[in-house]
Amino acid sequence: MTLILDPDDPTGWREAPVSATDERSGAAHGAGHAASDRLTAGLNPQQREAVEYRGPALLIVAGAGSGKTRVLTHRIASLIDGREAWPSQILAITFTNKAAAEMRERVEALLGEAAGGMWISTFHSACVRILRREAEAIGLSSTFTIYDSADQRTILKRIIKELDADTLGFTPASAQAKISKLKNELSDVETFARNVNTNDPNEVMFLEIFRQYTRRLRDASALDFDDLISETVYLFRAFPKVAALYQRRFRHILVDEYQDTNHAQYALIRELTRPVEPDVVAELDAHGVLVRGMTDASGRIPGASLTVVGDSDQSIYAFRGADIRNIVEFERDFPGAKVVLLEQNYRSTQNILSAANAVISNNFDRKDKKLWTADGDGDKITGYTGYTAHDEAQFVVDEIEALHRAGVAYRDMAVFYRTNAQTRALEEIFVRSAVPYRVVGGTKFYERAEIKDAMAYLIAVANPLDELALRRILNTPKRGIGPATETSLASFAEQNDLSFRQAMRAADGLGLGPKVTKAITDLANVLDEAAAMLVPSQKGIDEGTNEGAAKVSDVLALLLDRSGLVAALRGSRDPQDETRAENVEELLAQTKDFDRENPGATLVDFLTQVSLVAAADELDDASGTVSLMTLHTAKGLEYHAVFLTGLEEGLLPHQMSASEPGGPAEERRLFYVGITRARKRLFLSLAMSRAQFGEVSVAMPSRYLQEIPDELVDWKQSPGMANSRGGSQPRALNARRGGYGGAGGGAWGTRDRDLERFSVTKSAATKTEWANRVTGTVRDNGDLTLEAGDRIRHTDFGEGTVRQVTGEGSKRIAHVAFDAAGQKKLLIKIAPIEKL
DNA sequence: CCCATTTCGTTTTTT
DNA sequence: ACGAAATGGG
Repeated sequence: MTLILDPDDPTGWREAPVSATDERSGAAHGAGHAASDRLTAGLNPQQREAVEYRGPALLIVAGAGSGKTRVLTHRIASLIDGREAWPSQILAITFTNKAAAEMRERVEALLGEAAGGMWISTFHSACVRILRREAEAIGLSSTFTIYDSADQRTILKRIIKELDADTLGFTPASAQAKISKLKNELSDVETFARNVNTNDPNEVMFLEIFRQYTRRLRDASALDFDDLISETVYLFRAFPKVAALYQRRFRHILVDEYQDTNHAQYALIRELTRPVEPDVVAELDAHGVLVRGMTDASGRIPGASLTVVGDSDQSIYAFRGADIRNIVEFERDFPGAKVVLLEQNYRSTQNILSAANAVISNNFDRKDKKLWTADGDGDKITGYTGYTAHDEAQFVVDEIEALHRAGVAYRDMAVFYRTNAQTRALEEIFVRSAVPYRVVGGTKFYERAEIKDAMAYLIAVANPLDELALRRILNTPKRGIGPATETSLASFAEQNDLSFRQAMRAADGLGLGPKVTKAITDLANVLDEAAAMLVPSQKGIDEGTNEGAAKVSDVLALLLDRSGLVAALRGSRDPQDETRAENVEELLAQTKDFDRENPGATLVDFLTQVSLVAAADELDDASGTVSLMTLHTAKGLEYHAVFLTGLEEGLLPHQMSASEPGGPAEERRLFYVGITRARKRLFLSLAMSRAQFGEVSVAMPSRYLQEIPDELVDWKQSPGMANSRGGSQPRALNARRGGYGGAGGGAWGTRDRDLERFSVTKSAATKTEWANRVTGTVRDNGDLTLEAGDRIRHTDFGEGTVRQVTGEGSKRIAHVAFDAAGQKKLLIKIAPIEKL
């Protein structure tokens, strides 16, 4: 292990800190005072306190839109400006890379100068940075690969197949979820093995899967997402001297979105804020690390000061291990912690906030907290119930166009939904209406097969041990290397204790066919050649820089050319391959951008950046497009106008969450997060029927809609209206009241409690309208039977003749030729039709 | 070993 | 409905 002075420490570090630490104790004097005035101007008293408080631990409970980013940036700026800390002593953790970049910009704007050396990044980026630097301590190559979920699944699939574990019900997805959960709880294979119940064949099998998985990642010098955090924790625990370097360096640690940290992240923060004990201080000193002036009376370097910002009402990542207790029990974990509450909202109108307050107050077990604004009520919330998802999408697009005509920029509007699958109908209508839009997240550029192929070439060059990458490119493009050849290469490697890559180089001696052998050695040579381009010049090596190494784009260009990947796509007769070739060219263009924007950066830097992009990082503020994204991706963002779509039972709350403890409460928080993204206009919409798995099914309004006080919402078409057509058939519908638990109800989640609550709080006028929904049924034509030749009347389309009836039971569909409106398909059960 | 056809499962959210 | 993966013939 090597102990070196942190290269990011600013020059002058060795002379300066004594005076810096002297000033640290004398809070606000002289220049520091003037600066603090400047940096707290325009803040409310709570915000000001959050900026100015100094102590070991500070919890800022920040409601949505309460200016927490402002508080964080001002707090960092005031620490630096008041000479209380060097920029390099700051570690700020944000949720996305984009948020990190923004925060850095804002801090530098406040300071009026660049503040190099600050670490502002996500948990994952910070950990990668530490791990690459300290890799050798834990027996890892510093060029380790980061495996994404798809990579994990590929490996697990192979393992499960080899072990025949599918007979015990294991799937790659289930094993992946279980492994991830364990790692988030900092339980590694050996810990798990100790506690395993050897009588349970399922557990024994899982242990074997976990073992193999761990071994393969280690052999490939690869880490998965969860490893990035947990391995850093293990590194710090196993090597106190390494930990001490970072504990000494980071004097102020700030964590945003603390409510969404999991146990491993919590442990990491604990390690980083630990004091450095005197014996370790002495060792650091002996290695030339400056410690003078940093120790307290007991000879320790005190733990870093910790600031966390969060809002337990916005905790929406329990499914990936986020533990709400981290924030709830902060005061217990860090005794003497100061708590500051930010409740004043600077983002939304009072109507939007009232809706948000009303919804979230239904979650029990929370500290009551009410958002308020001094800016007035604003417009009412607009509601709409479509007949289908397309109808709903049309409403969204119509409103967007109206807003745009009224002067709202497209980029200031966003459409949110619960699941990615919901984009389909929305996109169709957006395209048809020629409204510029962008789907944020979803199927990402880097997840496309051809891009993963090209990336695998780069990975294979950067990390020769990565067998997964090598296997991926072995026969891509087609070189006549099939599974049989691949297996013999793998077993040759195994038997001779070689890496897969070394086996490829030695393919001559395998007795394979001459054509196949040449294909393998050619590929190995191309990879070697590319690797040679990446070696820095002697000067670069001496100075520890990347000088003389080829640019990422040049390496990729060579690989694409010599492997024939692009040529194969161009020459293919599959018309889609032309697009794929263009995508690969786009990747090449992106590496050129990367080279330009990051001079001196390495291939590994590029691969890291690509691995760690978050969905929200793709957002481009300058693009004049409407943003479409999931509610999860929307966290932390804000828009002038927000559309919350698909507000239906089964979707929000999602079907899958119903069985999980705390599921419905978390889904409610998700709704709350969505509502509070809106500044001026909020639109709530749903559809009465929704296609799923290609089949149309009846949808019910989300239970959360009822939690919004009636007077806040202006329904252009309420669920009741949409179902009953303005009450044209209220009797028939009311007749079914009480019978919703039976056959007609399906997935309806309305409970008695809601019924009561609803009937007490709603006005008489709207009661009738909403009553239809509360009964748990939409318009129901009962057992109306139609057959080809029948004449019907539809409230929109007029009269027509039934041509055909398809489907079964409640999903029967009538194909109708309307006299005026043409051919339509109608879901018989709910369509506003009558038989003539 | 390659390609075409059939079958299957997929939809919760993500670093 | 759609795309990925399994199957089977060339």
